[in-house]
Amino acid sequence: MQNTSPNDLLLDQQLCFALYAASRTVTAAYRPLLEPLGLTYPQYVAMLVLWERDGLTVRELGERLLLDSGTLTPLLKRLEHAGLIVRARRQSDEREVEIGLTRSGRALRARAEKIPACLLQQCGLNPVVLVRLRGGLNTLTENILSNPQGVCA
Amino acid sequence: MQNTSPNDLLLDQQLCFALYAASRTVTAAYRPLLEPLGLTYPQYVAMLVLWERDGLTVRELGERLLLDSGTLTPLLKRLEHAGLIVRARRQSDEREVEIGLTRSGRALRARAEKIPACLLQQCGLNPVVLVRLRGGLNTLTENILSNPQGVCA
DNA sequence: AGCAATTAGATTGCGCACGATCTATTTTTG
DNA sequence: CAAAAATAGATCGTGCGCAATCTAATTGCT
Repeated sequence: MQNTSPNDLLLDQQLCFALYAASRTVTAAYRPLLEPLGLTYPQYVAMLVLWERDGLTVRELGERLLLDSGTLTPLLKRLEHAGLIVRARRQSDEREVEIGLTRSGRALRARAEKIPACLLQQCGLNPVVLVRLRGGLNTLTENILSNPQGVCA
Repeated sequence: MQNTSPNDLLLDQQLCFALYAASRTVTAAYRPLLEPLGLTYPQYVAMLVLWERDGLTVRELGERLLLDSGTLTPLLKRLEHAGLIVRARRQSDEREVEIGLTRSGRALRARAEKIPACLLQQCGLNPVVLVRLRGGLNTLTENILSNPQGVCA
């Protein structure tokens, strides 16, 4: 266990805050680019997954995005209402809902294609730093998720 | 401008998603530690700032946390309702609302003191990696915020 | 077969985030 | 000094996130 010092509670010391601030800032940077496509950022990442693999269930999509049905169900309803996807119960297992892209949903991909490069530029990080940053974040996420539930809770 | 390739839209390529996932995962790791204190994560970071410097205005707090009054006003009302802070108009400038810690709000700091070390351990990153990660995130945030508004929008 | 346990998704409630708008108070300016 | 502009915060509406609960379908067990 670490030694505790009085500056442990300084905001600028916190990795969590750097993470929280960066995440919101990056999401905000996406906003003007996604707005013409009629997507929010969470809707965009859901579409990314569906563009990779059509016909996933809500559960599979949730595993990929680390989101549960409480978040996904209304989000997917909005995408369906926007005409980008269809939601249908599987006949093989009526508990599962399969998400299929519509023609319009597939077509949207082309309009999204320039977004990553545009954001990459706004980030202003050289590729090596960026890849290391992404790697560090993934390691962090994995470490916490694989934690045997609250070591010092 | 970067060259665009078809894999630019792969979820696992996106720094933004690593960031989005890590931020939510870390916040989730805080939740069981903050719950006994009666705080949410955004409330916790607000308290961190106030523990550093009591008597800030809503605007100053917002500048520190990158949050606006639409988010802070209700959050601060909840903290006030919990008896941790008081909100009062400044007599020098009636537009400003000053946030003061109550005795109870100041006392809560002691109970929060062990949280950072606990989370640090859950992150499972060695200090060098962690500091570099935090630095990279701060650079990223600064780069985007200092961007002359949508270079390739 | 029949009943319990599990699983997938939907629903509800609360607390952020954030754009947009509104009110009240200063500050600036002609 | 009076009108206009700027500023601080509050309010409202929408869309997440996530815990908790509910329903319906499937699986497991005896």
